[in-house]
Amino acid sequence: MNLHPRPLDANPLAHDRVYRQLRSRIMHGDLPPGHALTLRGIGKEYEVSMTPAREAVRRLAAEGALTMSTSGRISTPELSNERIEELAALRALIEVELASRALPRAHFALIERLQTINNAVSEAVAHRDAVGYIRTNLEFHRTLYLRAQAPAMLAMAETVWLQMGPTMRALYGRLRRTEPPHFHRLIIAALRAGDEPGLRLAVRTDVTQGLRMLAT
Amino acid sequence: MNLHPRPLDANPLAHDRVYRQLRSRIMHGDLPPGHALTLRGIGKEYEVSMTPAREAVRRLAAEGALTMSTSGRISTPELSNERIEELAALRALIEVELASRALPRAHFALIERLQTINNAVSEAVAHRDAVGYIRTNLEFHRTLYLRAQAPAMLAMAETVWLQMGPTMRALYGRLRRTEPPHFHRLIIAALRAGDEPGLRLAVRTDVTQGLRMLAT
DNA sequence: TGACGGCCTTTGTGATCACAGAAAGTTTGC
DNA sequence: GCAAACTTTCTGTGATCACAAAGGCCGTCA
Repeated sequence: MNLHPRPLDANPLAHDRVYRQLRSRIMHGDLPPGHALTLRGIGKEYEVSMTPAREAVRRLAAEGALTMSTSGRISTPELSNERIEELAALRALIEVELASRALPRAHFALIERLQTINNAVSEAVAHRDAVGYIRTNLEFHRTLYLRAQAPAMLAMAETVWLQMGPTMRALYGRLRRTEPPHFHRLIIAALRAGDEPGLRLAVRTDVTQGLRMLAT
Repeated sequence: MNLHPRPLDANPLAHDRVYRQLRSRIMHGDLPPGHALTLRGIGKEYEVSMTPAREAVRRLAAEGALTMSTSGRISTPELSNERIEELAALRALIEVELASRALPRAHFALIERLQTINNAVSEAVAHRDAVGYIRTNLEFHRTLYLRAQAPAMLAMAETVWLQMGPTMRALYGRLRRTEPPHFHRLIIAALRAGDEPGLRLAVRTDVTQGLRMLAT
């Protein structure tokens, strides 16, 4: 006898679906730092039992996207300034390398696409849309790095983004500026010119500029 | 009524215990690349049910220490040459930075300790003990990097080690050399001299030398 | 000899439950 | 009025089960 019938519309790989949606929300800054989550709450929200919710949470915790207290309570991380500095340094190291590897493969179509994405970034900045800014900004970087053909490095970079997601939202949310992204233009210009040192500098500067907001 | 009594000697945090032991075995090269694992097998080996075994596996898979096929089968990763090159490049990037940050804090006691660990590395090499070599070699690097006071970076470096564990064992296992670790001596010398460029070069060379074994 | 097909075993997935510990809310005592 | 003690609720953990699909095994047929 089937004691626990599965709903007919249930997607296979429930835990993966939960994982991906939670991951996206965290990376894009949907959740503030320190936001508490519960397995039963997640299960209810995504219409699954505690089991796949737990697996998704455990996976995200392994990537640093969530933290678990000693008693197992789940929340988004609240990063110390030291940790933010470390993560920014990691971004600089990894993303400069990714950009450098993408440079010889960056042809016209890619640069055009970056240009288009950058317009969306500018719009998000103009509308003071923090979540939109984070999303389009990451899309800009990911589009460039995909050309590097270095999946392990890209995964590392995305893991860092994931850890910074809630904090980025908090930082950009309190930011009040409307300038278009200057360093993105430098990146695009360096790509066009095939200027590797210039590209490395532009990426490093763009990636670490967020630190300056902390000092203010 | 208690249908499922827990054994009296059961440790709390079963999944964490399973995770740590599996992680150690993988990182130290106890398992060859492509080695298959099963949840029930792991549960039996560590005397737990499938649930904590699954959580440990899911966590290790998130860190790249295990791979899961589309049908969910679990095995240690078999790395392509391209991925090995990427991981070596990541090691170079991250560990050079860690060493650089550790340099100003590296005092006499630390250098003495590195010296001692390095003797153990030499012994493992002399005895052609692949697992012992991997373990002591990682201990050498970790001891140095702990001084950098950069936990996020160290975690990233360890994640890379974890991914390379099974492959390292296969590489070093087929290696037949008895020379003591030359680049470790260079690292120690650079630390003594406070020579930052020399330290960076020594670490980068030590970390990427394994690639040369692939070309043979 | 080799390939196809059917059967049985193995294996991951997800749901549910009992339990223990933590957190929060309530009452009591001074 | 306030803090301590008690009670209730909440929350993660681990065990067990039903199920489906994949893998492996063996026999049959060309």
